[in-house]
Amino acid sequence: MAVTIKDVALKAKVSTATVSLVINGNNRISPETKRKVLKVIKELDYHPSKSARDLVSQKTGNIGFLLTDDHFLRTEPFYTRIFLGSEFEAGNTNYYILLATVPSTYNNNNSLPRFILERSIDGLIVAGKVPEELLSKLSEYKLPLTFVDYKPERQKYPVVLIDNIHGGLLATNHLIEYGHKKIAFIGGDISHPSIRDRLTGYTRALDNAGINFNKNIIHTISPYPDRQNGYDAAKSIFTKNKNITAVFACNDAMAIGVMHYLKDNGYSIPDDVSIIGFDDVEADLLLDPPLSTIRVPKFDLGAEAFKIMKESIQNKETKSKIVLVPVELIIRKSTRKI
Amino acid sequence: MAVTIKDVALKAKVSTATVSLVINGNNRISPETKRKVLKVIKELDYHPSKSARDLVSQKTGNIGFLLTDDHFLRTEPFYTRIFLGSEFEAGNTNYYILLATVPSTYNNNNSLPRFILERSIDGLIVAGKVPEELLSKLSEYKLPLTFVDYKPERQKYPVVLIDNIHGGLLATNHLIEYGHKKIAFIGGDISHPSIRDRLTGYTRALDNAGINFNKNIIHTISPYPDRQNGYDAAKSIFTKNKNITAVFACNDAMAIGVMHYLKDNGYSIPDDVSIIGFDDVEADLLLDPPLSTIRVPKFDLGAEAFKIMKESIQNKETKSKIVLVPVELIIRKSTRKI
DNA sequence: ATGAAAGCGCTAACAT
DNA sequence: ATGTTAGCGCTTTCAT
Repeated sequence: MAVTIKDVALKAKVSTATVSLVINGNNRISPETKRKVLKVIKELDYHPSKSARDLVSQKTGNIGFLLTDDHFLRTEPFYTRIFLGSEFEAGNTNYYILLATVPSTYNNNNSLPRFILERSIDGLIVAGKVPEELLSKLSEYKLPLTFVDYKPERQKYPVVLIDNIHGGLLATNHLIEYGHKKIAFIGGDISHPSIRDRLTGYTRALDNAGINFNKNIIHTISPYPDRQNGYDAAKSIFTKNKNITAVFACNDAMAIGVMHYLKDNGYSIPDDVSIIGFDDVEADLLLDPPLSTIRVPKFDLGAEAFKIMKESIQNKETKSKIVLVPVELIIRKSTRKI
Repeated sequence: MAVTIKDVALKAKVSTATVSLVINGNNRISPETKRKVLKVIKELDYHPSKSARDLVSQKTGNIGFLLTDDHFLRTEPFYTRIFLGSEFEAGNTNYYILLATVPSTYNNNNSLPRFILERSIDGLIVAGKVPEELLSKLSEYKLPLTFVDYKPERQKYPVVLIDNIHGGLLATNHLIEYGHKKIAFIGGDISHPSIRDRLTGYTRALDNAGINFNKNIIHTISPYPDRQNGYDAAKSIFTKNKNITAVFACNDAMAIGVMHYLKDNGYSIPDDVSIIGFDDVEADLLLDPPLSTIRVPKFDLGAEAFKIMKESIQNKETKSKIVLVPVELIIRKSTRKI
């Protein structure tokens, strides 16, 4: 058995209450007994048991991190990076992160994650879109909640989001500053908030520059923004519009697809067409040419969510604020001045 | 306050002991009281408190995952993938993973991770090399230990390792089967076990094929196996040896460096030189040509380590076994028959 | 300033 | 087959 508070009390000839007060930094204890107790603690190498503390304090020192299983298992490690950001930030504190995934087909019959039912978390970070049913169940618990990369409908909790509008603005402005006017936007499902916001940034940038919006070179009908759909979107746009000089793709995967299409069809990048993506995935550097893009700091998203969670646990307040994590323009070789 | 065992006992008109026995599946309880209790549990939506259980059972249901901070923060997400593999596997069980990092400059004055001192884990997975000082401190605790991607000197615990020798064999055999005889090996620090084993696989394959070993086309002096060192190694080898037709690089990063060197110097891949790497990083597919390699299932490593950890907690035995996780030959376009 | 004692929610002897 | 009760290792009134 490990050393307990009793052992310390016995050896220091005080009560366990006194030891407890000492380790909790209470100053109702005289300096000399304090010294005495501290000395014994050191001698015995005593460390309070977390289990015992958890039980009596009705806290756990754990924060849950919840996402759907398909988000967890996605090839592009987006949500796992966010998770790692939270883990990293937690490492600087006295909290641990507990991970749980829920089926994306969650419904009212599914049970809640174990850490909710067993009360082993003090707060919960929800990453990415999760089923509405889950959300409403969750809200029945008086548990601090923070959302990251997803803003639920009836939002009354803190939310951490990518500054997608600004990212779209940065990307498009970069192209405009390089002299481009015929700038295509290649996106996925427009009903997805991130993509909608990136498009908003795009239109805003054109507006600011007095370039008029041409809906023929806007593609927003792909269901999922992956490489293949990027390829197909490029085909459908470039076959009908010959004078495009630049493309802003809503993410790097699509941008890569666009690059493939252009190469396959004799376009040179960036000489004939400049292209910029969004995300800054690892692969960008290895592309030929390396892809200019908007860097999304996934790790920071998670870290930020964790910080806010910690705050709201400690302040007992659940104010609904929105934190926008800034993105960054990364200029590489796929864009050029004309 | 949440529903407790008392509430259930009261409403079911039994003692808390009975309730406890029921929820723990003890069969000394008559079917009818059992039904009665179960019914009340459902009505009240009762779930036992983990904190209370932890305290009384002297278990925590948590498994620690430990690595050095630089391993955690490495750009190539090697150890974090292993971590995620453990996390994933844990998701199928009743365990949670608690992550902690230690400074790689750890010494005897540093304190142990909090979860050790506070006794909040039932077992510990150690990933990658950690300081010896830490290991000896750790072994003082009677805590099940499992190592992954690192085999400590005085090993008396289960170890999960990549089958590097077999990987080296697979890679080299592939080249040999494609008709190559002048096969360079480009590696990093040979004192690193993984690299040493990959080289062993290489020499063994040459041996088997009756090809004689030429130490002039073996490079094992780079301190760190990254892209730049791959480039430099290729330079030093190819300037002196003109007849090399294939390269086995000890990892993909170096392989990429080698590819860059070869392209910069007018070699065509795979027409002039075939090249195979090791790891199977995301970027391989985007290279031109896509890189043949040996796939290292990082995720599986973590999952395997977790399973073994769970086993050894439940069986109370700490036998020192070595589990070799199989690797896989991935043939893409950077190697060709001659 | 310190101690006694109750209690957090559960489990497991031990009784009955 | 079920109940009583004593802890698990702490924190926290309430006394002194």
